[in-house]
Amino acid sequence: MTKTAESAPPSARRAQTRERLMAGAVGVFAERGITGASVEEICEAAGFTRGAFYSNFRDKDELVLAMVERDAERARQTVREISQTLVDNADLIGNPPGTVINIALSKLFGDAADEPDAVLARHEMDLYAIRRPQLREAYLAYLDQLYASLGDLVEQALTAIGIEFTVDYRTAIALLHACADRIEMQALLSDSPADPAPMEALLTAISRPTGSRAQ
Amino acid sequence: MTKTAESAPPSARRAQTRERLMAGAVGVFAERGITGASVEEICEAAGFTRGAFYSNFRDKDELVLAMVERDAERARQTVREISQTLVDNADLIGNPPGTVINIALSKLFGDAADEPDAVLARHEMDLYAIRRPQLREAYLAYLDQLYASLGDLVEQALTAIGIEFTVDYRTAIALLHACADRIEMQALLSDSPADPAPMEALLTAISRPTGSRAQ
DNA sequence: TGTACATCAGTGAACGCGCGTTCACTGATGTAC
DNA sequence: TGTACATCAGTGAACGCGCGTTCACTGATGTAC
Repeated sequence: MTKTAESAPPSARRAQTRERLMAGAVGVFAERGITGASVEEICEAAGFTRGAFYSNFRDKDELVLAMVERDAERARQTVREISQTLVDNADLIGNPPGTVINIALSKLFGDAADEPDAVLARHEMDLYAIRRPQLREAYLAYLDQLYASLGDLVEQALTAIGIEFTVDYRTAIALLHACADRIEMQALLSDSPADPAPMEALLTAISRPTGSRAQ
Repeated sequence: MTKTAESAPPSARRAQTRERLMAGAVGVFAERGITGASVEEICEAAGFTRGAFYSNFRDKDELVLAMVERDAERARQTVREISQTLVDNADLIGNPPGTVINIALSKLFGDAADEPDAVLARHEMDLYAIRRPQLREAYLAYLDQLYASLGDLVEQALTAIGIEFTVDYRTAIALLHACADRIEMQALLSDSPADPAPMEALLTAISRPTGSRAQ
């Protein structure tokens, strides 16, 4: 009833507890799947008792929602950083387009070899979001906004290098995302490093030097 | 101990029960996720009691393994059918490459609009397989073999139409698979029909008329 | 700087439900004569 | 074609564990004077 109860700003300690619970959840989600993960196990992984969980989240769905929002914020931040890096270091511009874009993608989505748990958990969230209306909305908004800002970023980067896509930027981003996703999965499945070949082949196929005639 | 116990051929009735349990599992996996699906619910969906389940499968993992093997067999069959269709109907050859390949892919992996449950369940199996050594092996073998026969099939089809890929066939198949997967997910997430644009853009980008000079 | 009090944040025990797993059983199917 | 028996396949009750959820509590943090 009281508005203060709804919008009370979380204390620093509280925020930290939430962070630790989310960090613990990543590992548990990776190991057991989101639907198979128990609140009990998440709390144990984070070093809390179950009461702490329910004092911070109504249920597992609310935890996942918080994780999606956290991921979205991190992605925004990463895009800003990469953008700034490009502005600051014009010397990157000597490199082939694949280099820049691969760095960007692995920064954005994490590297399967480095943190397999985070990658698995993200794929779990993809699927989980489809089933929960509230999550679905949040996830779509996140992807939409990420694609838009990535489109701008990539356009800016490629223009500087003198490369352009032969398809529109949104389609290009979608294709790159699809390819990166599948390669991650394949790397996890075969327990071997990600194969860079498909990504490079794709980039070559959908880009050309600026100003060269249409194919 | 006795070998007969191990290799007893399943009766027709038994095979049918297994089929119904697997069919029921598809819906439950889609709704609850594989790790969140209870044996109880699967049995209920299939119209059996739990005892029937344990008389047919040791546990959920064995059920999933049987489903992977069933999917693999179906995929083999589908590839044979498409192959035969191409041989029989040379008139398909007037169509753009996208048509033939889209038909093939939707036949192979199912259409998100037609049977969303099957698509969701398949993605669930992708993730589940990563965590279970025995499943992982079976799944890798399945994908490997599918890619190989698809590569052959697509090569045969495109050669007939007078089109060739600008990347090697295995990479092309991997890219097409990646793209189809991501589009399926996007369709499920946004609850709208699959967007054909990325697939067409990709096909255009990685193919050219046979004999035209390298780009 | 210290004390007394209020509020906040997480603890851990308790309750009860759902579900995995087992198993003695019953009805269905197959076989021999 | 009918009967008697054996085997097979699925039933449904029972057991017990794990976990979601609640809540009275305690220790930690903040505040007023």
